[in-house]
Amino acid sequence: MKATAADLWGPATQKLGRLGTLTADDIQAITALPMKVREVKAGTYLFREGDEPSHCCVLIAGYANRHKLTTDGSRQIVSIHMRGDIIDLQQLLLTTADHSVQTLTAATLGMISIRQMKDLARERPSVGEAFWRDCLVDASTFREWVLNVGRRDAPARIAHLLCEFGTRSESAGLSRNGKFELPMTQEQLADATGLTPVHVNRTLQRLRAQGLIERTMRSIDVVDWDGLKLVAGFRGSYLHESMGGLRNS
Amino acid sequence: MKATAADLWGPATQKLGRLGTLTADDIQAITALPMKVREVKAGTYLFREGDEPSHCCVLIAGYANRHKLTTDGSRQIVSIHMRGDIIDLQQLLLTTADHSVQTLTAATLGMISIRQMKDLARERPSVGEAFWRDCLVDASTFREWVLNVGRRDAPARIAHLLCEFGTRSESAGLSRNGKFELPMTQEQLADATGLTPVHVNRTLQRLRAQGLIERTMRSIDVVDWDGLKLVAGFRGSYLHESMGGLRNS
DNA sequence: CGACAACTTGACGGGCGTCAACCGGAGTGG
DNA sequence: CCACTCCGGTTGACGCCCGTCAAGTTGTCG
Repeated sequence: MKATAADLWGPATQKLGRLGTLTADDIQAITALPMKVREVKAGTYLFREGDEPSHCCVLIAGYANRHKLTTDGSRQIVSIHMRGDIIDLQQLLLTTADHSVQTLTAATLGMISIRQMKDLARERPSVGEAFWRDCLVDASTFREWVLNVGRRDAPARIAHLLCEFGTRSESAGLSRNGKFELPMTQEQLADATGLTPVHVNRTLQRLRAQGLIERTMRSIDVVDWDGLKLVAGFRGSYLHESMGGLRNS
Repeated sequence: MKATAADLWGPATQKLGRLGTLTADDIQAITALPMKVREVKAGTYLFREGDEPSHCCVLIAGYANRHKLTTDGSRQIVSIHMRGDIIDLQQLLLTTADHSVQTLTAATLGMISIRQMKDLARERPSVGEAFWRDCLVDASTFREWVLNVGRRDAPARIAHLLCEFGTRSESAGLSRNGKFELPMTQEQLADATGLTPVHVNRTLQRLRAQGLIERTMRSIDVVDWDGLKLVAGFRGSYLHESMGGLRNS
């Protein structure tokens, strides 16, 4: 049985819907957009800093990250994405990409023409606002990441990353009782937290020794969710997930 | 002689115009929005994390910063704002503020009803897009800040902050031959770079000793702009200032 | 079973934080 | 006009968190 457009769009429209008020017609209009499905391997670049992409991607399955490089070549991951995320909605209005996007795992992507997304956003203001809002939540997350790498020590940084990832996995329906995939190497965790792989290794061990997490290769089992939040100083409001955090009318 | 609405809006509409295609009518419509002008002292909070502001602010004169706090009370500044910036456009779509905004200097603010801004954005798609685009440039800047605090050492972090500030001051017409105001204490510089005041002090001295900058109280004189950019690893493209970096149609 | 990537561990060093004292200018009040 | 205060800047001593380097070990996939 072949997946329908609605199936493929499901997680994404669900997420957009959570963020605001989309009518059935709006969702219908979104899923009607021509989409080319593409399967890619882990480590594939969707685009790189300096590119001018003509399509944006719905992440249908798998994980991806956005990152930037310093002039002397060290890498900083600035966000991690999972099923249902529309990556680089911002390219609707900014031509040149200021960062790169790369898959962390094998992934299924839905490629949609930026022009058509943009036309739709203009045609249906409520869809445009949903897109805009999605960008705003991204921006809020970047702010939290500035705080994370700027002002928290290594255990708190990693714990915070795990809390965010767990919370978002939960919302995306990718988590079961505190257990979720974390398909990142320790080197990638290091690039996401502004640390080194060696120190990430030691810090993860410490978190495990404290009875906060269990790690079985690429998946994380949060044993003590409250304890982890405490170490992280995690308050999830910056994710703007609940309706209470959103302006609806 | 009293300043007209167009005068007060000048720097802001200029900036929005740089970012896209606004017609004279659009600008007319923006400046026609009812605006309450307010003079405030340095250190005034425009709103705090958790607030649900009903107005957003055009910064007509002066400087401000956005910041977040960790649960144990340390502060991270996530952006700095100057004349012409519309602060917290994002509150058009996100009700609850996820950070605080505080003035760095005495400032003149134009307060505009969020509801009216939002109605205007819906009425005039090109205005809505200009607002959206402005938010996207903010987001791009946050990404660069994640990189800055995550992957650069102290001299590079501070140099980068200076490069960004200088570039934006220039665009806002606040700079004259490499010299611009930097109305921040060393403690605030520390909060913006994820360092401590003591280390900021030493690092500034080092940059001065290298002949890159001169500092006279609250203003910075960049002596060797290229040298500073080199230390910072600064490439300004993330600011999306030139039309080349923008999608126009 | 071999090759390669990812993870692990130890030793060592340095950049930056911490603590604490002191300086200097601006505002304030007597 | 000068003492007082306060805030911001400056300097030194010291220590720790985290980076660096390098050598294993484990896991994975042909």
